[in-house]
Amino acid sequence: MTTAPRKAGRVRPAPTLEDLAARAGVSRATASRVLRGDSKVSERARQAVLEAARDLSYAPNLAARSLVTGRSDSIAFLVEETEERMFADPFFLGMLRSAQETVAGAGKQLVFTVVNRPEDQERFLAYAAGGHVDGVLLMSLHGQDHLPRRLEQVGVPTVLTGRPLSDRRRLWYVDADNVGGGRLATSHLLASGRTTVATVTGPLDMCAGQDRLAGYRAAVEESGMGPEKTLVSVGDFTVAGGYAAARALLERRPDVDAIFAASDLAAFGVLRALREAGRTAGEDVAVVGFDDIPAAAEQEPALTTVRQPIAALGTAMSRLLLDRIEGRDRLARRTVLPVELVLRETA
Amino acid sequence: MTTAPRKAGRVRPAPTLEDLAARAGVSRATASRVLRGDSKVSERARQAVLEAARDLSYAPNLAARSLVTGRSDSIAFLVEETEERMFADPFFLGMLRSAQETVAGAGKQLVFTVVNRPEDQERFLAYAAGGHVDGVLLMSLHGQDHLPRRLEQVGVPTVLTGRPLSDRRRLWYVDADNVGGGRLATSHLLASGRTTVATVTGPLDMCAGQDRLAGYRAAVEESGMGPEKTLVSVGDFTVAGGYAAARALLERRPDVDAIFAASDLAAFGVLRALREAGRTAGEDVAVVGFDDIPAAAEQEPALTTVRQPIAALGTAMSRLLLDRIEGRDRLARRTVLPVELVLRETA
DNA sequence: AGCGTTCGTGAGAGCGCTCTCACGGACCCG
DNA sequence: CGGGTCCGTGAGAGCGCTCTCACGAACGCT
Repeated sequence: MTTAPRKAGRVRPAPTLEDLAARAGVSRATASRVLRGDSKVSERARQAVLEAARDLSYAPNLAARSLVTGRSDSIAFLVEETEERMFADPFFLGMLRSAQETVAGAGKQLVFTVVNRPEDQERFLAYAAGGHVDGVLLMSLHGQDHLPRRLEQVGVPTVLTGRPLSDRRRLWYVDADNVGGGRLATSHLLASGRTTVATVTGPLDMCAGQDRLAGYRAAVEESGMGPEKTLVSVGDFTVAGGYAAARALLERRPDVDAIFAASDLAAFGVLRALREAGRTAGEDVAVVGFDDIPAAAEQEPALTTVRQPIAALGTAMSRLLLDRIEGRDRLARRTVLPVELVLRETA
Repeated sequence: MTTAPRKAGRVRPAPTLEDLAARAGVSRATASRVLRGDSKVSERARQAVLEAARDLSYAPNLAARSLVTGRSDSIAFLVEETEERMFADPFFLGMLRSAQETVAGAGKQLVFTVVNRPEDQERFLAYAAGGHVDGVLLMSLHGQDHLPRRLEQVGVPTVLTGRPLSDRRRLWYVDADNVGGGRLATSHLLASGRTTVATVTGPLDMCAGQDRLAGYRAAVEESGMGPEKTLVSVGDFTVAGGYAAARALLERRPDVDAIFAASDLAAFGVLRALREAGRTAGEDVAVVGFDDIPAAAEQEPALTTVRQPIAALGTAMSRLLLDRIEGRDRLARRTVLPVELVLRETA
């Protein structure tokens, strides 16, 4: 008998199904049936196998199982951002948390990956195509990202949040109502008597950035105010981006009396810029953010913002992916979750 | 020819090494050699295989590879806390981030898992023993945790941070100098003229909690002050725990003029309790934390604290594990990284 | 010229599991 | 009591790779 190559440190070869079956006095097939919970086994055989498994500390070789079943029972959580960004933004952390809970609850493992360079994408694609994950939760797409399409092409079900700008046909995604949220924030500002309502946008190569801006524009259009290019300042979802965009805006239009920021982090940047310019947030200039991350409420002054149901988003994504993997049909390709305005001190 | 069970959605069966070899006009063995970067291949064969791989979008089946090599090229990141705690503490987030960077840099995947109930432990043990991970990074051990020992027993190399209270023989770990840090904080307090120096401890079923308390005790002993039981208030590493412990302390010993809190989060709780009691942190009562999480500097007043090199800890753990997996010997079982005192406003 | 070496290659044997298929026995029916 | 049906079981064929081994060709040496 030849011994298989083993991990360094493995003292003696791990028991195989063969060993287990021998000890239990049954065939490999029956032992396998017991382990998988197949119904067609006698109580006597079941007990024998279970006892033998306990005695041997038997653990099935998952690679072997995976090889024959074609499943791996793990799910990738993929963020297309730098580690820096991912860990600085409570949005991603919240998504990771709820995805982890849901996936673990379904008895599967979560493989956590960050890709930012194109070669990372290729490496991940090869990994996923290699069958190491049954599906992918993909977050934070930028521009014309073909990764989702390519993953589906190699047979790996993928669910997104924040769909790519184009190429969205036949993709599966869960999203918050970004357009509605932008409109909600902006019309609240308008309704509370503000006359010069500006926006600090998110990155415009992202769907969430575009949609929230579209919501702002829709609200502005609906009111009498009419759109003005100078009131739109392009930023991104970070504090630094919001700060820079707000400074540029304040320089260009010192007359603004309200700002809708496309993320809470960006809103924090706006608040800082306002403070530095000697303006009082909530009085001179009203500010509304987007997300409702925990820090929004702790902020001084507390941030009025559009609450995005982060945990629900993560759960919905994971559930949808799990359902797709199970092959359940009649699933909606697209889910949009509602947002709500949380009134606090800045608007 | 029978077709293997396939993932739902897989349009046509993925090309196998067999297909690849056929197209390249070589044998399976040679194709495999090219893919693994084995040197013993002619340039002509190498090119043919590479081209065929491109044409077919070939991706090796990782389960099959894993089955024969016994390796999986993934590493588990395991936290023995609730998701709640894990995501509320920047320490774990920092560890996750640096582990992810290091592991990804080594071309391996990180499997992220949280276990808190005993049955989760069993499930994870079976998973790891099943060969789905080559090693485990284990964090936040409580009490007499036998998981590390059991993992090693089934042949899965494990590296810890925060070793178990007992049973530490033959375990591999990386830790910050917790005793030194506790002593550093406490003697700084003593040296700056404080006379009644208390401590809000971490959880005493954890090594970090015990060690930081031991450091406090050592410093108190060294000074003339002498130990007093009433000055030790047992808390944990959370804000709520620190708050509760500080309230109890303040009730018992209203005369305290300095508090060493065993974590920054706990220190935030202490600060809150002080505020509520009408005491001014940094003046009436000096406070020193432990960790130096980002929020410590942003706190009002800014928190004086013992800086733990979180990123270095995560990197060191990962490197050590990777080295063990590679079978490099002459490795130190134990690494202790130095800490430093960061003086800010509270002490 | 004869020998050993090296080099590139292919044949073939598994790795440990799942799943299909066939088979014998117990059971039920008229 | 003969025929079905069901139920529990085992034999055996892979899944797609890696790795050992053997072999022929090309090379260098005496």
